[in-house]
Amino acid sequence: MAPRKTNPEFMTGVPELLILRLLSDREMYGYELVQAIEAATGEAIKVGEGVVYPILHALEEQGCLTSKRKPVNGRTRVYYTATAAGKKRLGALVSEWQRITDAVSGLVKGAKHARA
Amino acid sequence: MAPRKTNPEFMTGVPELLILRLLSDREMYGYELVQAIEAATGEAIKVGEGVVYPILHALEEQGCLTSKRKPVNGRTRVYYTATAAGKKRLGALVSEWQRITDAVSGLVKGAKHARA
DNA sequence: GTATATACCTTGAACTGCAAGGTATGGAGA
DNA sequence: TCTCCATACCTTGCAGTTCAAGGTATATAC
Repeated sequence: MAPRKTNPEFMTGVPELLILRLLSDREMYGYELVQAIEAATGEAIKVGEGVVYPILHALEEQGCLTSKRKPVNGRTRVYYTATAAGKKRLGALVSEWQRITDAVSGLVKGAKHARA
Repeated sequence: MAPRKTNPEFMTGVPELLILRLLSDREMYGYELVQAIEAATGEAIKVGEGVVYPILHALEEQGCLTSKRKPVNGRTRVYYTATAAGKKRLGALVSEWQRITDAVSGLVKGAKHARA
């Protein structure tokens, strides 16, 4: 039925939130994040590299992340960590996430509405 | 900071979900839905008419809604109701919603990840 | 008679995630 | 050796969604 399907339901902003959350705990590199998100959500959420790398670059440019290049086994890894600004942004995103999900869940479970 | 801001965080698919939810209980018209969503979510979520009308037309075309025109005080209202297909689609969206929100909330509250 | 609320609708811009493809190294297997 | 796969970085084009703004029209209030 659905002719194609990009921008899947309910995913806008979620990758950015998850990336900031993970990088607040410890430094990670892009390829690692792709697998960490899949693992940490129990396969529920999967994002490709085409999603992760642009977000990393944008967040770094905004000062939310810092990067550090490390050569490992001949390959180069770029490790990212959340800055203070990044953690502040994470807090704002979490608040917004709570606000939206509370509102939607309340209505879905059927409660207060229909009060003519 | 944020240069503009369309497609705000975490809103993709939410209007469609809320509309199907409300129209599963009782028939409503577009303008009414705009206000009902605002009221039912305690002002947390507001959608404009430019969001609601296109969704109503698309859902009707897909057979998820049926419409009925009623003249009221000289104005014409178009009432929509969810069909069986619409309720089925609502069920699918709710499942997806649970899947995503459970995964994100689990990670945000900090639990299983970081298990090196 | 002018403004506001109701009620429908469309258009253009902006943003986002996704698939697909492109480069390059190291190790495993035939 | 030669090929394939996993690692690791990156970019581009498409598609889909929300939003602000504007456009039409009627009834009511001032």
